[in-house]
Amino acid sequence: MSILIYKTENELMEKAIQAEGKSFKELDRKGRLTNQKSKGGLGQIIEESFFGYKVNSNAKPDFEELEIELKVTPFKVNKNGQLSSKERLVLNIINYVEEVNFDFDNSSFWKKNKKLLLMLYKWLPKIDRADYIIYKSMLFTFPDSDLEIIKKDWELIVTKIRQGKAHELSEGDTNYLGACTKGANKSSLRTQPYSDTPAMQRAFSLKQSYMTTLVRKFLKNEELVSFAKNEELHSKTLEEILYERFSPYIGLSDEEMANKLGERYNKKSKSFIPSLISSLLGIKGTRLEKIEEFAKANIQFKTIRLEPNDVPKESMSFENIDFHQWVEESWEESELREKFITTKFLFVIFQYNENKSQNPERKLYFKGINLWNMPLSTIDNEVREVWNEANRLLTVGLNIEYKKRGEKIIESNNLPKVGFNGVAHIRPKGKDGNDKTTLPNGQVITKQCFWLNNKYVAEVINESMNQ
DNA sequence: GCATGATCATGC
DNA sequence: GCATGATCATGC
Repeated sequence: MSILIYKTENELMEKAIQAEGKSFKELDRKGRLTNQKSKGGLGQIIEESFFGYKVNSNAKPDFEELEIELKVTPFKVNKNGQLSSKERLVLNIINYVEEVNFDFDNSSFWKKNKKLLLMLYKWLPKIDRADYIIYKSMLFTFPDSDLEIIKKDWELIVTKIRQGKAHELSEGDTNYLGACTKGANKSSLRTQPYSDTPAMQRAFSLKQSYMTTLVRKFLKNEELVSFAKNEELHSKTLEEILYERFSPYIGLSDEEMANKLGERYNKKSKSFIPSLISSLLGIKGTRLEKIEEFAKANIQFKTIRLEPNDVPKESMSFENIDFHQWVEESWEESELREKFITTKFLFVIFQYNENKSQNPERKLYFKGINLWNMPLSTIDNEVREVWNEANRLLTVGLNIEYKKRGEKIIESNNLPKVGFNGVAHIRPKGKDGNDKTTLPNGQVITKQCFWLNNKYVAEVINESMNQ
């Protein structure tokens, strides 16, 4: 059903702006807040009570004549005061069988989501959702450069369906437009056209990282710096542009790279490699968090230093583990799973020319980059096994032992070790012997963190280098 | 040489 | 003071 009372964008926006400052309780005229617990509930209140049209699951935009789709979505205030989108913005469900027959201009995504009327409300912890307040209503159209990236994202998603891999689609596969799973549980399965394997239902979505940049831009006027030129994006993917920018430096030592880029050679500085990266992207001095494409696509950089035998000496560490959180979450909603699903890693790969025992002053040479996200099957198998095993031990209690080694007391535990499954393990990471944490069952242990095995990282790198 | 635990250095 | 990235040290 279309709404003819809004004949122009201006009329619609005049109305939409009237919701600013109002709570959902004030706007709800149909008692949805009290009767229903469905997650789409807040959006439905706006549709029904505020704009006065019936909730539908139409393939056309909500305001059809204006080609505008309504989206009601939350943002939050972080501990440091920065704003973030609370969630990814879930758009229309992907019909695997049909989407492969379209080109981008005729795709279900583009037909429905060309223009978005975004109504941002502020999410607060432990507050009744009836009291959430609409902060800002705005009409959003995709900037040209974003649209180029989104087109390629859409094409990648469709290509994967055409390869019979709809069930392997992961949000990290793409940059701004994702294919996120959407369904109550594993029983929300759909058929796909080029494989007999049923695939979880998925929807097109704008990544949470993409939405966060919108929130910061429109509520705080925060601007980012982009490295890709509009013209380049017509013909190349973001990945291709990145590889192109880095390739002139392959084979140089880190010192030669710094010289060529006019950067100070200071390998001890934590910002040395980040400075090289922004310089070589043509935006010298920009902090990596302020790079538009990295922020929107949630691209996180990691330096890798390979030994002469092509394996990094050390495993790759991540954040400290909050075990209280681990035991409370289900795997499906766990922060660990979410992290690997939503993060793309930019591996900046160097290699030592000699072993340290041969020459302590050995040099480091730039070998290339790899833009990588963990395959969904690895996340849901090996990473999950580590998570499961840790959670099992947290329930039954860890074996924590103390042994004397010379003057020192060494603490050890039975959390999954590097030999556990070839992908990941858990290991201590404290700043000294007193850097402890308390487990949910009261046990006290040195702070632990999640690691990707050095050999697994080596496999990932070697695969990418041989492509 | 590898596995495992310990701890350093930097930056906010 | 703490998080994060990086690396060290010991024992098998």
